[in-house]
Amino acid sequence: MNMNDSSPMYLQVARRLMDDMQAGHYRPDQALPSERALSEQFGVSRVTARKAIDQLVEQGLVVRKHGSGNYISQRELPLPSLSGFSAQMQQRGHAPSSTWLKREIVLANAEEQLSLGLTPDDRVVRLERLRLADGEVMAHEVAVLPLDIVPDPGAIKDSLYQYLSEHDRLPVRALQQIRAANATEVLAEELGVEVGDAVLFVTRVGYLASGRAVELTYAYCRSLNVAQTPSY
Amino acid sequence: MNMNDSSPMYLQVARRLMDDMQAGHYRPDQALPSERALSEQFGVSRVTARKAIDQLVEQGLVVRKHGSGNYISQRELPLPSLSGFSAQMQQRGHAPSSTWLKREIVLANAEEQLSLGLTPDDRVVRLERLRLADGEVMAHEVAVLPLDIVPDPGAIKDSLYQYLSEHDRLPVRALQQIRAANATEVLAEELGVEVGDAVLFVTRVGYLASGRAVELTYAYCRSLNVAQTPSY
DNA sequence: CAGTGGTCTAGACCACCGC
DNA sequence: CGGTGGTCTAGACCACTGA
Repeated sequence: MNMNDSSPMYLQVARRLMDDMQAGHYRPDQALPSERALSEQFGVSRVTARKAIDQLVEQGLVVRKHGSGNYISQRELPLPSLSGFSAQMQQRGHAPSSTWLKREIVLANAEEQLSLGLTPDDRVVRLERLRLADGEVMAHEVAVLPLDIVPDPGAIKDSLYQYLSEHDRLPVRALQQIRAANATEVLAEELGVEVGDAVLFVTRVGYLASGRAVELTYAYCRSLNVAQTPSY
Repeated sequence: MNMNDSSPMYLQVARRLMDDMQAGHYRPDQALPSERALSEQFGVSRVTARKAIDQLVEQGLVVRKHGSGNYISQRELPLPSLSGFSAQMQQRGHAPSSTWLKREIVLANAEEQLSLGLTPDDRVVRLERLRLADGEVMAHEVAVLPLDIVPDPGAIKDSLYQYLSEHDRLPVRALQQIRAANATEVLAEELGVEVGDAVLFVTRVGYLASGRAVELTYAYCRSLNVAQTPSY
């Protein structure tokens, strides 16, 4: 391995295995070569081979079976895309739209540095929008991404998702925190609720398969009033 | 380490660090001791110390900063109630219901110990349900809670939320991880989708105001197919 | 520059599987 | 039983941070 490629070996190995899987060299429910065999085949240590397989497991492409083997998980094409992900925050059957508030390039603040693993010098793209469903404001959303992930923010139209997808930078994993907060005056105005009403504050960090954090989003959402059973 | 505890060292170390964080020994935005220091402190190799930190990173409690340190990323807790929280996962105006699959008391497994801050001896209540909206299966959900939080699981009817609320044990903060996965055969059957279809795998840990983790839930949900704009 | 995390190795022992 | 994954070690080099 490792000719003309400066990326870590375990990622190279993972990519090779993924390519082989897509090319059909391995079939669903078939075991991969053993970790010891892979380490020899690729000329890496077993630890490194394992780390490569970790990547595939994380993406749901492979399942580990202790004492037995690592198996290709059953499915068609490896498209573990997180598509329509934040649509979870919206009602079904409503037409989503958004209003741009800001689209700027700025230095990352402390929180953004921490979440995205940046330095004080690093610049980020900050996208601020009101999200609507059927013309009704549902959320005030701020998305922050490292500038090297979104070099030309002007090219983003309505869908950040689509932009990232086209550039092969779609998060495959996300960490999301949900809290309740009380609407401030400004927020209440924006969301069309009463001041002090409970709203949801959602923070999300999206990660690439490599583990790099590429998206920090925080949003104030109108709480969805649950009719009957809170059905926790 | 490793007295009276057969679980892997890296989990023990992870749990120790988590306890220390919750006890307030580390403050948000503060760096943990270096990996080399930790490995010495706990008498493990650096690889093992790293693996422990991996666990914390995975749970969003710690952020790595190359060349600098591993930082606590704990967000602070709010006051208002998190009511109707997971209703976000459901469509509005649909009648929620559920089918019980299991309701059992068992020993906590390693992952549950870590997430809920338990020891191998601690018992947990495991609630396994299919969640429906208008009779349509939306999710296969497993909720795990420490036994002392839910001493009489039989008293839980349809709503875990309601039960916790009545006992004043409602989480006020939650950490949620969302991943995409492909439906296995069993899962596809349960959720009424095609094998290999993308489904969401949601892991959530709920915390009391005191900071104690009281709820670990993981669920496979049908992806909500967004009609037009993916509207990331 | 010294200290940090990121990667990698070679070798070891254990727990589990299936024959 | 042999082969598998699961864990662990001690030591090494690199890339990056921050004073």
